[in-house]
Amino acid sequence: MLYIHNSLTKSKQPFKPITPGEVRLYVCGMTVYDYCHLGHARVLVVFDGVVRYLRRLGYKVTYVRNITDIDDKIIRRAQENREEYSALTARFTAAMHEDADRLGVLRPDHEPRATQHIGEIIALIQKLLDKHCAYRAKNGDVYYDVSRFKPYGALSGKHLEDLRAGARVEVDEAKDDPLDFVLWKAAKPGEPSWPSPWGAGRPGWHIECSAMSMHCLGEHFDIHGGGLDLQFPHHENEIAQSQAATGHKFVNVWMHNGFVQVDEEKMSKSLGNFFTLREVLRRYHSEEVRYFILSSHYRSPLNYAEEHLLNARAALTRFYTALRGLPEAAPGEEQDEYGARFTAAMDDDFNTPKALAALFDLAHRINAVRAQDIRQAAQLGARLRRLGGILGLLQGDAEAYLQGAGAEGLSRGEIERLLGERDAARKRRDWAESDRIRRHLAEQGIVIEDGAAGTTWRRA
RNA sequence: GGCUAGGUGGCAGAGUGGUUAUGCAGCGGCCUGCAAAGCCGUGGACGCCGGUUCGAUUCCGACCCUAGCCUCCA
Repeated sequence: MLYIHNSLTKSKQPFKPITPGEVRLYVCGMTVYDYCHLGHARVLVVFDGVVRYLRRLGYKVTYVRNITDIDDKIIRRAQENREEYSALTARFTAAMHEDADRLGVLRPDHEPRATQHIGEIIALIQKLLDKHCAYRAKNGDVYYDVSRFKPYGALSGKHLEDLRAGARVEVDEAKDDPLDFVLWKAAKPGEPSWPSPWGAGRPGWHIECSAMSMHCLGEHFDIHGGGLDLQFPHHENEIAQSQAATGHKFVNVWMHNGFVQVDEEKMSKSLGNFFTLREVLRRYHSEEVRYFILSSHYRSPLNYAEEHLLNARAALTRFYTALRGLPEAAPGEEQDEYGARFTAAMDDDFNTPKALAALFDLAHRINAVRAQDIRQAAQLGARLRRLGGILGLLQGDAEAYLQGAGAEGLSRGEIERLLGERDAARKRRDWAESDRIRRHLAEQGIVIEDGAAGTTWRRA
């Protein structure tokens, strides 16, 4: 039985889909005006894991992840660049796809863009106006009237009075209440805009997610996810808009992943302490980045440090070392001790660190058994790959991973040649020469290992 | 100030009312020409103070500290 922590109830609950056997999942995606950073990578990887695991459990999953391709920052950045906003968003949408693909993140089933759903957005705003849950302000904007939605604050545990008391922004005089938020923004000269019953303008950020998620998944769906920073106000506002419009429950389970931090501080664009994904991927294998993300629970903070990426590299080296040189085999029965532990961990709110511990024990078992029984080792190896695949890990060729990077300067042929020379030296018991070559290779980041079947090498 | 989540061994990171997490690093051993990898063994922990309990890192309370949200943000 799968248990998921629901931000709405602040507790783990047994997961029951609305339609048996099917799961409808929506995750807030990127605003495409810049490259993805590690924080975005975390959302991508975490929910990729969720989708993969739900599918493994046999659910038919419809996964929707939107793209916000119109907003203030996009407009400002496009003006700075002196380019069309659509050229800017096309560029960074492509970059995001490139990054996500490199991380081995499965494409969502639907990837709606705000600018392609203006019709639905306008219809939803009209519905809210008709129900007197929204109003047109003097400045031409349309706002949501927060006071009309009683349960406002339920998701984030906030109370309207507290929010008003703690308000730290200067009040916008167009709003009836400082907590009201914009649904439709009247266009200023030169800004991209779409016609609407309230004049030319563009949608507010919150309403697009309500419109697109309901368009793709219906008015009531199973899981809505995103980064913890979206809980308030974004998701709170989505609930208010959607439930006010439909008159019934919007989403059953809200999932929020924790932040990526740098030096115990949130990584964010505004703080400027971010690492772009592509920058990190230049120095680390994508699988190492994925492992790093999965090595802590999705709701915990994840501190970025070089040391932790190196730790991920060591962990994967251990896995692939266990997998290396095993003959092909079928994975055998699914629910052995390791599969059961893996599943139990994942069933407990996607406890990936615990699931990984089971995989390490499996790797250990392979090593313990391989000398006496290579067939059993091979079967366990196939099992390890199968289970790792649920997390999007261990799908690569072991040799390719172990010899992959880190061997700059020396070509494969050159390494082979040196190994041949060393082998000859060893045959004539010239240990000084043999060790000289080994030291030389070590300086280039190559580790060599003399085994019964011959000498193998890998990067350090 | 309001609200939320945390504080676990050298590092990372799970978990539990009494029994080995796991990975990296350390130490001893096996193997090896020497190494590496692997295997066997091993040291080391639960922020602070009270309380409940036969027994608390695990439950309760206070305190200290950290991060986050309350403003765009994954």
